[in-house]
Amino acid sequence: MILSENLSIYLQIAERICDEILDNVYPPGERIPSIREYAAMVEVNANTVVRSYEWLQRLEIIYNKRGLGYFVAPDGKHRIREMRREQFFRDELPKFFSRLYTLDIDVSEIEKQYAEYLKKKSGVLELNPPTDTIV
Amino acid sequence: MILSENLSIYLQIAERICDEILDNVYPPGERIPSIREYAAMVEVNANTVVRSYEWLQRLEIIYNKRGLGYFVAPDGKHRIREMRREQFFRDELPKFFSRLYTLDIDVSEIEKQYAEYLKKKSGVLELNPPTDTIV
DNA sequence: TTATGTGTATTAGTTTAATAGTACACCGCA
DNA sequence: TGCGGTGTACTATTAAACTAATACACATAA
Repeated sequence: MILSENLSIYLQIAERICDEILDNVYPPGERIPSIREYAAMVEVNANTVVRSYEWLQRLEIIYNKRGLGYFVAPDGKHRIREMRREQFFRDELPKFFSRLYTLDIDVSEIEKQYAEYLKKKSGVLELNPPTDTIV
Repeated sequence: MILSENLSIYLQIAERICDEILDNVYPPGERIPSIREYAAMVEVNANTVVRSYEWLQRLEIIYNKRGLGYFVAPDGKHRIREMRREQFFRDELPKFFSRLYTLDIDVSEIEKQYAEYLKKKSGVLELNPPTDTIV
């Protein structure tokens, strides 16, 4: 049985950190929380966060300065976006199309609901503008 | 840390069986392979398939006849479709929209690619028509 | 220099899904 | 009746991820 890799905790944490980097919670070049800090934040063992950071370092999204901590790579945001874009078209979109087909859902319905989604989003954005447009 | 439930093997098998039921590999009212048979097919321990079948029985997609085996419920296909439809609009679509937004992908691009998807699909279907339209 | 906070490394323990193997009761059929 | 195929139940084991705790070298600042 070929089983789909289930997302382990350390990868879920890595995903979360990527989200935060995209949201400019941790801007490019700046330091992210220490392993122990982040472990406390997400209520997880430090060793688990170690794996998350090692993983993100391998992807060159963050890098390490000995004795100081981990920092967001200058092009970290770009790397994340490119990786996710690739993943989206390769993995997620085919699954999505398959769902549309077997459930017999019309694309116009999706289009319509996405318009509503954008509308709500813009409403929220007026109150909470993205931090990198404020700077 | 609130972790997303990763799909365990027995649930992946249940999903696979649902796919097969939708594809009329196991038509409504008919028998599905025995636990030991299916375990051998997917190369997995029998206990794992036991859990899959128990799960699908709880969802009233299959039912049991003592000493005989498991059978597809008369409205099994309908149940699967309804469940997946609900799951799609509740879980998958919001995630999909979020991806579209953060990756700045236009819906027209999706629409275009889906048209191609349907085109390929129809090509395949001419060679492999769905079994329930043959009957 | 010393103290404190970094990451790193190591060892041991816990948890849970999946595996392995066995035994048993029910059903249909010969 | 008995045989072979069902599901069911149970115990024990394995494997992998996560947890727990500790020790240590490096960097900064008091």
